[in-house]
Amino acid sequence: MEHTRRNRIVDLLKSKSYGSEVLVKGWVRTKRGNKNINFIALNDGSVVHHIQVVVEVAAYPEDLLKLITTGSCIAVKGILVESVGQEQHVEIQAREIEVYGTADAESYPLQKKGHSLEFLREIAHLRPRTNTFGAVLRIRHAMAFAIHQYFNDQGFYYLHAPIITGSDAEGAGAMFRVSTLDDKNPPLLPGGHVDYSQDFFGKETKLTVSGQLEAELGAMALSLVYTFGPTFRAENSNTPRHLAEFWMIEPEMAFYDIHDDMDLAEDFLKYLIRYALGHCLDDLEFLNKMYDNELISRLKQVVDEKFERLTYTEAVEILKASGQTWEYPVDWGTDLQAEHERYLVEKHFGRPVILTGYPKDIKAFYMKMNEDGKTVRAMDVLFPKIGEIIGGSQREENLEALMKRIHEMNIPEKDVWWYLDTRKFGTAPHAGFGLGFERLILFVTGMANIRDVIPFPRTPKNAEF
RNA sequence: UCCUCCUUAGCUCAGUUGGUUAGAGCAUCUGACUGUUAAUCAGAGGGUCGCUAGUUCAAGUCUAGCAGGGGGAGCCA
Repeated sequence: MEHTRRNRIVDLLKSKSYGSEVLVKGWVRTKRGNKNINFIALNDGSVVHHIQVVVEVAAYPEDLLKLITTGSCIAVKGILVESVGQEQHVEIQAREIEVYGTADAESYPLQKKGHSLEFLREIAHLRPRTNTFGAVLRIRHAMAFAIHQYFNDQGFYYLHAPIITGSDAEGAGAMFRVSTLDDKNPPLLPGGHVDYSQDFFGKETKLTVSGQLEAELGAMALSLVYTFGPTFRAENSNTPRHLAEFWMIEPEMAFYDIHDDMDLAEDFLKYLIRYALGHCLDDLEFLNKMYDNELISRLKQVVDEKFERLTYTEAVEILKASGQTWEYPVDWGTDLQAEHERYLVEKHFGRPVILTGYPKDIKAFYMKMNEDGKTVRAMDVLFPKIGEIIGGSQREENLEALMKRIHEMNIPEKDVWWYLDTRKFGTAPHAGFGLGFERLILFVTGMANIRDVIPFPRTPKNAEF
């Protein structure tokens, strides 16, 4: 086949250039027909829909057509024509067919019938070829792009926080060690502990659990920054909402207080969901039909409604007055459980909720204390079905107040001297938040398990592919 | 990590109070069919019942351990 530019199927399905010659390349989903005519459903990943290729059997060698099975990869040159069938507007009358790669029908695991998501996780190397994962991966891309678009439009700068870190200052969870020492015979200190001064970085290093502290350093110079990168937590979490390797977006804004922080979080989430509705409707309609009939209406509702804002203290009062029986009792000073958050979002308010003013003892050291001396300027955005999708706060910018919290919480000063320097030199009020990227994708796609919204999930006991 | 459920053909699942050769749909293969829409119709092949022990005359079925997976919870994003 001569070298010609490939037409994307997404473009051809919208085209009205009947009679023109086109070239498509993609993977066969089904082939059906009789001894005179064959129909091939071809997909190239550019859109959830397939294009129908019509083949006059007599015009091709039998051996060639035999190779075209579900999963095989082919190139087709032909004429774009108006379809006489009911299910599609256009189709391609094949003139020339080349088989790039066969797929043995006996052993190719994907069939034209649907598969369970659990089975597809076991063949994650092939699942991008399904309608479901095509849709999820296109939406995931669109959301990543929209995040950069939003922040760029708002005057933020993309700051690349390090992935390898020498400090565990945020205490966000167990960490993975990064080392080049000989694992069979590491250098030891007299006490028997491993001597990390001989390791690659001259100290013990880990994979990051958060880019926030580095983002704060950036905000103290560029005013508005955000990070967007992989994050690693070595927690033994086995739930449909946790990954050991996930992606997180962490904006950090100088001169923002907690209210500015909430305004940004709400506007940001609504922008992203609006973007999905505007750019990914084909994929959303597919997911709405196959997995979650309320997906699109729920997305539209979130875009249209104002998020409910209230304090932790008010939330505790509502929960206590609810008359519900809880597995975990509601008591001022303890963290809210999943059942409490779900009640507020799904039953009491029926819309996204932003909670603020949490007790200081259940939140991180860097959060700014309120005047009451008991609560901090934290904010959590709670979404239906997902729970906490965003966690953020106004940061403590006063050096003495921050030092007091660091001592109270036994954080080694030598690990965070650089962080403290920002409060020593030209400190400024500032705030920020973290958005779990996969949790956003869960909400936007309506998928139920976080392992199905990332190409190759890493979870306890699973690092295949 | 805790609680709970599950593991039978390539996939999704039946399988009765323990009892001969373990079934179905789809997929695959063969054939039929002049435009199909997850095509249809006919036929065929396909199983170490997750693994290991145990109870029993007899285990897919009962018991225990292990492995893998789902759901809920905790940790969190």
